[in-house]
Amino acid sequence: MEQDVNAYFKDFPRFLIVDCYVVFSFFNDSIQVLLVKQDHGSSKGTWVLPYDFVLENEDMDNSARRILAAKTGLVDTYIEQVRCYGDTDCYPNARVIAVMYYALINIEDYNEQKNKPDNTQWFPLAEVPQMKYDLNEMIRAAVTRMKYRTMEKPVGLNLLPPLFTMHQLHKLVEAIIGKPRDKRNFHKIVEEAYYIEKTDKIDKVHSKRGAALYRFNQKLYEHYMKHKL
Amino acid sequence: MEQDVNAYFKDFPRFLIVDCYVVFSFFNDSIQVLLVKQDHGSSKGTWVLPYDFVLENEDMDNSARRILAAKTGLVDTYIEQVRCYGDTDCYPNARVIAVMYYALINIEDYNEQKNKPDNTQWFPLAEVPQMKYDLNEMIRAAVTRMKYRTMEKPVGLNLLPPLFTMHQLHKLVEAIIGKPRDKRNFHKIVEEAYYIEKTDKIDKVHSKRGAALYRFNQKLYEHYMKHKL
DNA sequence: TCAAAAGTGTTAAGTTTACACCCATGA
DNA sequence: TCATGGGTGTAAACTTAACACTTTTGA
Repeated sequence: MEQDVNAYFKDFPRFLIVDCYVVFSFFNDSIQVLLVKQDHGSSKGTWVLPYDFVLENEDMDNSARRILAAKTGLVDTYIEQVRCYGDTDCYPNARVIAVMYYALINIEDYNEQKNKPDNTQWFPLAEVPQMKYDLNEMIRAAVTRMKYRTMEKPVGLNLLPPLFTMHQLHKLVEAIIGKPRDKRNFHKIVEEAYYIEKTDKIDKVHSKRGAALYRFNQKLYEHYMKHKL
Repeated sequence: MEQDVNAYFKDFPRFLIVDCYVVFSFFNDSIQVLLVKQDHGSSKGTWVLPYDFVLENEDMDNSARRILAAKTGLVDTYIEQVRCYGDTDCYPNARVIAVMYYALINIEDYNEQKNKPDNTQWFPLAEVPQMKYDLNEMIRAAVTRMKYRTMEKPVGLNLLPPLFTMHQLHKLVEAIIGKPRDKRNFHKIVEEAYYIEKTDKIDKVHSKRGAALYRFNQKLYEHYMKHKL
């Protein structure tokens, strides 16, 4: 019977699958995107999104994590699949399906990495160059999804270090939503967010007076989520 | 040079791609999902989502439309890709990637179709049976996406006939958001929605008194969207 | 004549926005 | 001592939610 099944689909075409990434970080008050200078093929020398082929016997999300680790050195990263694109004519003589993910990383973790590829560069969202294929459109789709997700859950905190100041969080939120937010109203909202807790630590790096450091309490957040309905 | 490129990826594994659908309609005050009784293979006799293989030289969205037309007879349907799943072990000896879409159709259009497959059945969302693989999870993901999208744009109207009563729209919205909504407040909101216009037609089928029929003005909607920023 | 769905405004509660000054410190 | 970012409360505007009765008409 299984042979019948195999016979049923044996004539269908086979596709190459690539996982590709919009890797976001946050610095200089801007959301940044990691691009790679293509080092082979017909797009050699142009900026592209980091990507790689999915291997045999590799679960899709594992594949995504492996590829991200290879491109950034980072593990345990927040990733989310956005969608897949099938009309990419990136490679001649081969149908390629690109499964696009976005990743949110803390730039400090990235900078501490020793094995970063040297053909990569961060671009502020507003300064991403015009690229081949639908890459710019794909970035837009990832940005849209990321914005939506950060409104729903506090995943944007993955862009900050574990301890962050109110100012950093404020600037991050403004960068994500793309509009200024009143400082006092913002403080009020954060103080009411049960899952963001003030620590007794003080940041003396970014200001003379020193600013309170906050952190995200994952446990509290999950507990609340479970009991809220 | 292109040969180098081909050489570069010629050893990567190839995958079969299926497009699969969560087809939504609306009747009996419930969102309904179309399931298909599998007629071959190891899942024979069980309910699955409508799906089919993507063919060579077929753009992904075209493929999706072709497959939907084959399963429902309907063209010009609202569809949206949700995401793709790579860990589906549906077929032995083959890696299959399932690209999932959802579709919103007007049940009246569907019922008018002559060439419906006879191994299909509508299930109210709450009564979808337990299925193999991740199919239930996939439906949940499609429902979530559809809910989100209907909050953002009036795509839910694709579930209604071109002319609809306030009552139908009200029940639809309640079914989508899963909570009752006050009738008077609802009327107010719809009356303020510039893109839904009252016609001078009266529906005498669903009530004795007769109810005003409304319609969606796509032109007005698009015009507003273009000029709103 | 009555059952069944259509239609219609007002008020209270809650949420969001706007707004300006003093504080602590290192250079 | 002054330049820099840190920290704080109140009132108005707006949005959302709660609420009940009259109308029409076919059976």
